[in-house]
Amino acid sequence: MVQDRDATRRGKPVTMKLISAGETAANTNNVSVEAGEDLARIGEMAKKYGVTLRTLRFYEDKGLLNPQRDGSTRLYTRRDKARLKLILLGRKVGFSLRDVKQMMDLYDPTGSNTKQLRLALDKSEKQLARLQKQRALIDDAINELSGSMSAVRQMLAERTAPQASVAS
Amino acid sequence: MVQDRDATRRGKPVTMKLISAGETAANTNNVSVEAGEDLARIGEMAKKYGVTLRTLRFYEDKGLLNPQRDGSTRLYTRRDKARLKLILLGRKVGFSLRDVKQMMDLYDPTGSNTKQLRLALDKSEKQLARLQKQRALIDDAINELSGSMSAVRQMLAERTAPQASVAS
DNA sequence: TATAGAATTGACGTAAACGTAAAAGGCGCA
DNA sequence: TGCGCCTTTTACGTTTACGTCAATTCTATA
Repeated sequence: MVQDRDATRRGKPVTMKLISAGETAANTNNVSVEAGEDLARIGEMAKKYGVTLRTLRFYEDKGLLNPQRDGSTRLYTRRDKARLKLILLGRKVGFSLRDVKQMMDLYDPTGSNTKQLRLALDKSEKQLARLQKQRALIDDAINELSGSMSAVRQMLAERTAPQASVAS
Repeated sequence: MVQDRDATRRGKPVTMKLISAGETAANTNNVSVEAGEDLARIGEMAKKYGVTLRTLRFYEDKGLLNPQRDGSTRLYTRRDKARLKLILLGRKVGFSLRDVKQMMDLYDPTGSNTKQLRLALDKSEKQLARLQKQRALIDDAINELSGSMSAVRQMLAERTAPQASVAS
């Protein structure tokens, strides 16, 4: 729907700009052109993943994202997108950004990532326990609250129609 | 157990001090001697209700408690205790201190407190809804996390014994 | 070329409920 | 009378994940 609006600026145009606005050298600072270039700027990223610009910059500030730059403009590759997805998943299940970073920092594309997976599993078990504890607390709260509400309703009823209910 | 330590200072002693250290006038500033005096100082209150001194002072600062004073020493009556119980209940079910205060401020010992009860009921309904939403979110998170954990375990298993599981 | 729309960095603000000194006064007890 | 414990006030610190300007620059489009 709304995406049609910037469809004219996606894909090719960005690349064109990268090349036409090139930093004298043909391709030295951009680590990879990624062949199937799916570079996105911050606004597109934000829309695509339902976060704010501030959030993306914040994540970068915390070392969770590392977009390329065209001059000062951030350009997010599909790797950044994958990382962002992980971040959002982590947040959803209640990890702190520190935890997420810690786990992501262990990622090594050339290895088996056994250590990373073990850490993730370890943290996940603890987080699962926390979540279950939280759920128990909430259930408690719901029960207590429901009880109080019944009592309050009782009191209100007694004040409204005191003649009949006082005796019983 | 530990309470034996200050048992020697409870009840009578406090009252004695109140009288002996009296502010010239016999009983003008202390609104009530409460006959069945159950005055407690901040330390006793804290122990009795499992909160810190800081917390009690903080609640007072926020207008949630209003202990009497013997000079500069706070003295909590049974009314303060009742109020504290309400505060703690409110916190347990997830109300903010502001909410709690708002509800308690409506209390009028001479009236029917219909308004107070209605407000409480209203806030409670909303809070109940919030709690249920939270529980849904947590359930979601638990499910997602459990799923991820299975996936991670899978990956670890494949890395540990790749010969058999790759084929299937 | 004028103007609106993105994007940048920097920096302070927010929310909630206290924690944590710091410095000082009072009290009972041995 | 000295020690130790309790209490008081004041006030800054903590935590997390951003929100909200502010001032500026770049770019694309009409």
